[in-house]
Amino acid sequence: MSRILVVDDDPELLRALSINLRARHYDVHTAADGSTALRQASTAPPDLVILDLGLPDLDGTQVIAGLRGWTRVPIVVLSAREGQTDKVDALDAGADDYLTKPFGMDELMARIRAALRRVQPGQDTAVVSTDHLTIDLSAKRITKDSADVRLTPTEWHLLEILVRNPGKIVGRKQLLTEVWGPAYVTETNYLRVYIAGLRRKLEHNPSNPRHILTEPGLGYRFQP
Amino acid sequence: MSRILVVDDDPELLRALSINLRARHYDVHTAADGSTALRQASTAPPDLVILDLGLPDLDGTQVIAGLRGWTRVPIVVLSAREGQTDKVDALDAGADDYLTKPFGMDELMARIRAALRRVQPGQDTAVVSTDHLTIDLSAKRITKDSADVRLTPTEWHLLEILVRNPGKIVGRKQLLTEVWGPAYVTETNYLRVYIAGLRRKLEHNPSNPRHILTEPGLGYRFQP
DNA sequence: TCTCAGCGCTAAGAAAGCGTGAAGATGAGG
DNA sequence: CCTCATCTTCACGCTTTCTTAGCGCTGAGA
Repeated sequence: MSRILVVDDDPELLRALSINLRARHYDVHTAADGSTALRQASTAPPDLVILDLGLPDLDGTQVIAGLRGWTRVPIVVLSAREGQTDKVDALDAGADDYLTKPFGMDELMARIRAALRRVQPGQDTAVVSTDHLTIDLSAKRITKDSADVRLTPTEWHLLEILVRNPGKIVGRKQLLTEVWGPAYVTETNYLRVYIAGLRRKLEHNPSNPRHILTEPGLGYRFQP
Repeated sequence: MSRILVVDDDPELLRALSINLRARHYDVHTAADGSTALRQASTAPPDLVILDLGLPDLDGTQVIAGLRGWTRVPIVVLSAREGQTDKVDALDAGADDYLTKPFGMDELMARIRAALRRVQPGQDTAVVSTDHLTIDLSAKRITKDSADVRLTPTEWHLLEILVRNPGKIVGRKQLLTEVWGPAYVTETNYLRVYIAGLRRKLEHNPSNPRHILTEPGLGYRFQP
């Protein structure tokens, strides 16, 4: 579970934050001033820092700079100050997010989740269809039984639409207009030809497809 | 220069954002509805997306989900809705930041800088090396079999884009617009000529390339 | 049983894309 | 003004991809 360092000189807010974070199973550590925060962060590096501006000893941007000197840990800043320049200064100093007090606890938690999500081990968003097939939409690469499969541009275009709507039926009309253009809505033959090509390249048994399924009279569906 | 996709159905706000972003030397592209945005993002992947909720065709979270299906590009959401649940929903759907209208332009720019800063290549991938080939992107130096190779500026530009996306297919359109400009998207000749030059200089067997690969109809790919 | 619409599949000509060599155009530096 | 590296443009042969037509299968309804 993620380790979060909360830096605040207000004991009450510190307590409220700790309780809420622990309730969501975060590993919470606290510091009441800037120098303690920097020392603690260096001895036990956290996965995220919640930093209240207006600490007794150091200026907020100093704390941010002190952290940014050696780590890229996400920093979420809390502040009572509304001014735009305060926000801009903090963000440009290296903060990742800035909330103005009073803030909603739900929003803070969502922003923490968003910040933590970014540093998660970068799973490459490859859509993996159960058995021996991997489809990487951003790299435009497909592997079947750990061997690369080459698709033509039109085949890609078609497959892309299907894969972006996993499990959902995509209508013939939609497929034809998106791939060939609105003038081709009646050329259902094109679909048959290219679906056949995709099945031949991607399915183990093209005549009994498991992933590229026909919905008679409606269209086609990609089943992960 | 970072490419930013602005998605908004309000022409006035779209214009204001474009002007401000262009003034800061961002490469701005726009879309007025969700489906256009998704299509544009897939053909020319942006470095950041500014997304106004309340589009005419798709729900905001649908657009976010559509992007998150295949990319981790930072998404900054704009919305007129103040409610916490709206923020939480958008952030949990995969957004990186959420601003409530009316917002300050300076703050938005600072948040964009913060979001872009996070995904900047952390100077760690400056050197790419394969078996007999070393490419130092920051020093602009290439060694093949421990002998220096000289590239022309255009060749560098092209190679740089390919190497910065190792293993990924980079579309013809993207290469042409980034190297020669948007007016040259049809000049596929240029690509062929310069790819041939790169292969002649970098590959051991230019007619059977191992690193600079052609993906017919789609584009080219650098294989480390 | 017959008809017919929808689907799977194949094949061949047309069109587009690719690699290559080479010839002008351009522009910076001497 | 000349030289040289670089960029643009073109033409040719070759390969891949797209389009189109045709044939067979199946299941529903008359």
